[in-house]
Amino acid sequence: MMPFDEALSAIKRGVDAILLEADLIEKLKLGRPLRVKAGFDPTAPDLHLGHTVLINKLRQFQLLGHEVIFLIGDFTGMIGDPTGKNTTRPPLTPEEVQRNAQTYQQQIFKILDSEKTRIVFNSQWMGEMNAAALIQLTSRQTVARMLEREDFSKRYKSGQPIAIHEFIYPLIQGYDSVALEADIELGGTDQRFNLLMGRELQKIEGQTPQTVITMPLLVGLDGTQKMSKSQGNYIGIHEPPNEMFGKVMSISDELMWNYYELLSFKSVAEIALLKEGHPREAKSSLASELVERFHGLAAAERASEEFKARFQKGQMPSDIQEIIIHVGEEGQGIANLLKSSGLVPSTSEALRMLKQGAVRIDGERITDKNRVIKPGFDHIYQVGKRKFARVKTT
RNA sequence: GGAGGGGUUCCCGAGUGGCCAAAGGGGGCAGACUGUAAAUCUGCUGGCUCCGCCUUCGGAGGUUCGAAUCCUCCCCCCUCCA
Repeated sequence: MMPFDEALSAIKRGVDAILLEADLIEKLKLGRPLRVKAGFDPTAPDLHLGHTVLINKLRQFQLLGHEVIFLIGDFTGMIGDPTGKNTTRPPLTPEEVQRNAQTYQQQIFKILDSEKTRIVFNSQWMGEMNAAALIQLTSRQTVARMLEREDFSKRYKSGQPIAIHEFIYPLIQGYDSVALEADIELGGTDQRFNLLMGRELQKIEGQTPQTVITMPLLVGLDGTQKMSKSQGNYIGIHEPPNEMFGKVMSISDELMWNYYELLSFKSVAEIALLKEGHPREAKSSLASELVERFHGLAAAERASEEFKARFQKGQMPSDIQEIIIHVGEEGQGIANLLKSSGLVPSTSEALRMLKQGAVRIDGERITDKNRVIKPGFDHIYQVGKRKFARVKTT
């Protein structure tokens, strides 16, 4: 094992808060593997980089020799963590949960060591709990305490409804820590209240309260909102290498350093060195690291070369899709052809693109919207910087 | 059970009889520039057989030469009182 100080600073890297740090130090000094728990919603099997911030931190604990518990909240998933947005969510069937869990495993084991990760479902203990026990659990906390949660208090003050079952969610999440006798629980900053609930319930049960570590929420591609699927500002870890590489290259320089801190496995010293150099190189290096993590070294190298060829040298991509379109004797107008090739969603859009000078055939800009493409024409069409297709007309 | 407020184009949000395919912002897309799909600036952002036509403003009817805007019924959301 690493020297104590080194281990502690590794744990502290990138975190938002440790509650309480003194507790953590004490636990680390015990010298035994600690139980580190993090919960995940079973509804989102397609992980994106935002989710991996937490998983990266779990990995760090794993590297330090601790026991990682990956909790799938299949029971809590039926409630849905109250966010005040959409409370109604169709409950998942056990089969769906199982399938999602499988997907999770495939994805997280690109980061975590499968041998050393314990996967548990909270339905294991919550499914058994009867009404009396649940009521017993609810008696552990007060309405006033619940209203301290920012989301609840905001809604309460502004007169937004709060359903009673929403109060149960934090209680169950906290109870999970009791059931697992967790030493440490990780979560996003938005989870703080729920995580602390675990501490309180453990105390009541006579357990040593878990240390809570919150991780910052990763900002999405837009640079402002948190990364989420519904915002469409995410990089999915299953995305093809070129896509992933390009998306990383599209983040702002400013955001890049935040990504370095939360996503890179590079040492602090290495990152400091990158800051000295050209931002483009640093970004490219980050993109490579991430693509390699999820797709392997070879794919990362290919993606990097492809990107350079495409955008630095302005070459055509290597994997252009081929499409055959029947245009009839008379041929077809350029706008219609672009639409039927799928390069644009509508002829109106095609006309806009033509007007804006975004359309090229074999690299030559086309602005004439009246251009007619005859049968037997076989060329590469481009719309904007990223959309290409080789279209043959018959 | 009673009183009131509201449902607008991808999102937020103006618009209360014609000048509305509908302000403004966000997002997205495109062009220029560049260090990159950074930053910045500019433009575009319902569809079509595109200098014209067609379909949009919770749903269905109605008034009118003409409705997102007025009337009727219905659906949904929210607040307050009980």
